[in-house]
Amino acid sequence: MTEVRVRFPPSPTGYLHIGGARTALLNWLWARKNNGKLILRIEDTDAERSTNASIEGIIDGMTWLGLDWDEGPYFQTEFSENHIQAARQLLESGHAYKCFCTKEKLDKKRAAALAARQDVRYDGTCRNLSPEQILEKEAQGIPSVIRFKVPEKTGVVSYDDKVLGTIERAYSDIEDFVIVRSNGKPLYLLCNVVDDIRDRISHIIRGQDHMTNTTRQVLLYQALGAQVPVFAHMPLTLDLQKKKISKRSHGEIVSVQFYREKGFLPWALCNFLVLLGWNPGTDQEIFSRQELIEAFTLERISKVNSIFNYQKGNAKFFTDPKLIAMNEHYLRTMDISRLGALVKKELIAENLWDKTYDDDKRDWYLATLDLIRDRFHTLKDFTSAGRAYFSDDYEIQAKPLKKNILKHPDLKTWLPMLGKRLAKLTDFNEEEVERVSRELAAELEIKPGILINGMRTVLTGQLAGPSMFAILPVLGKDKVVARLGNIDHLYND
RNA sequence: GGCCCCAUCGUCUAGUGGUCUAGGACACCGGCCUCUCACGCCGGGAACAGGGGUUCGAGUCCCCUUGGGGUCACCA
Repeated sequence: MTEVRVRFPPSPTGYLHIGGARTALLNWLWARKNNGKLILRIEDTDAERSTNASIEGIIDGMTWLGLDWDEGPYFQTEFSENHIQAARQLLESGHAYKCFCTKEKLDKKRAAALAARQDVRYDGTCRNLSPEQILEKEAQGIPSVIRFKVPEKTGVVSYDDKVLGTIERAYSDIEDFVIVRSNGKPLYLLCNVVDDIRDRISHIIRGQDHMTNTTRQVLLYQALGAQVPVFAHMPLTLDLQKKKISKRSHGEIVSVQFYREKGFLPWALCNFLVLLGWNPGTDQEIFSRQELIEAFTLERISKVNSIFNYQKGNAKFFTDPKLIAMNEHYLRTMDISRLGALVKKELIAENLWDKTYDDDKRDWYLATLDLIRDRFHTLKDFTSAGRAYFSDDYEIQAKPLKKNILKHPDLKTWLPMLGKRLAKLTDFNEEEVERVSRELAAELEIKPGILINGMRTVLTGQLAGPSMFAILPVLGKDKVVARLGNIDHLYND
């Protein structure tokens, strides 16, 4: 068995988007499963559109996702000698020829063919030029491209796709495609193959949008005398309108960076992404890294395009609901100290971090996270909805203010009253604070909920949250008493 | 339009001829819990695109239709 070597070859013309991340993920999984190598190769031959910012974005994105690579990043432009050499080889071996047709002329022919609803293929004008004719045209200084000479034979070129099965395409349906521009620069189709041969790529796992490239590339492998790698074409990710998702038409919602900024856990994204077009054949949907590496196979990649279920303008489901659910799951179940490290970054960024959370107050810090994480969706919630646990400067939300405070004007005296009673407790624990709260409600002849939810609003600023009596000891007597005693301003504005 | 690929709940999917009155997850709805809630638990509605075959028997195999996607550059 030869070594498994796969590659992820993004072109740096935009930030890493979830389709690309998914491709990277599957390649990574296949490499890790087989103790193989993942090669990161930046295909930057399109100098016009390639940017350094994009290269950084791709690398940052992969790093954040935890998709580590073993070789690279290589840059395609550094291997242009290889590509040119290969083109020369094809020319010399008769697998390619020079074509002097101008772009304008071809565009015209193409437009005419399209208008006549005919096939839009190169007509082979220069395919059989004699050496003299070629020399003559070159002497006249007519620029030329190099075209691959597709074998003129009946039958089909085929390959065995690991997910799609045998794919066939008639030779007669493949036009003589250009492999080198008139400026001497080789094109993607060729570069890609040459790089894959040089990098000894054993498996090419890529999107189905490459399928028509593949038949042509198989021809290139054969003409170059190289072994054809194993192909696995994964289904595409579409939007609700069944259009291919792209940075251009969908914006930030499809960029990996968006999820990082929104407080998603990288592995939650990976776990979600892998399920878009793959499943283990069991009911398992939540995987640890190791579990996924073990469960992953190319054969179980689906043939069917999947839809990224995102509806614009939905505040609750600001991205695919399943992705949110996946993130919530990990938020709730992950190791609490690992969560602590992630939330620490959020707190630092918001200037809410207290050094003692790392030592003296570490137990408190982790217990607090554990208490509040059940209802959160992303890491960002810890500094927004959870802000009152880490700062005295937090917002009282309008909805609970209206519903739980303003609706009961007497709370203006009741809550400070409750505060004073709580202040007297020597044991500020769950049972005691509950007893005191309920006793006061009984004395006042009001439903305990009025007091409790009023407290919730004042102490956390939120409409919903964990059990109030669990919250009180976490906040601590001093803060509770202080906050309950200072509520006049709530009625003034 | 040519070529290639695909077709099970709203979405992600299980299903490789009988165990499918089609299973799971998310979402949705209802109930329980309850001091609140987008926690949790329990329950519910929800799909084999259509038509022909093959077969004792088809979601599963074949054909056609329809639908969807990809691709058709001197981009990658």
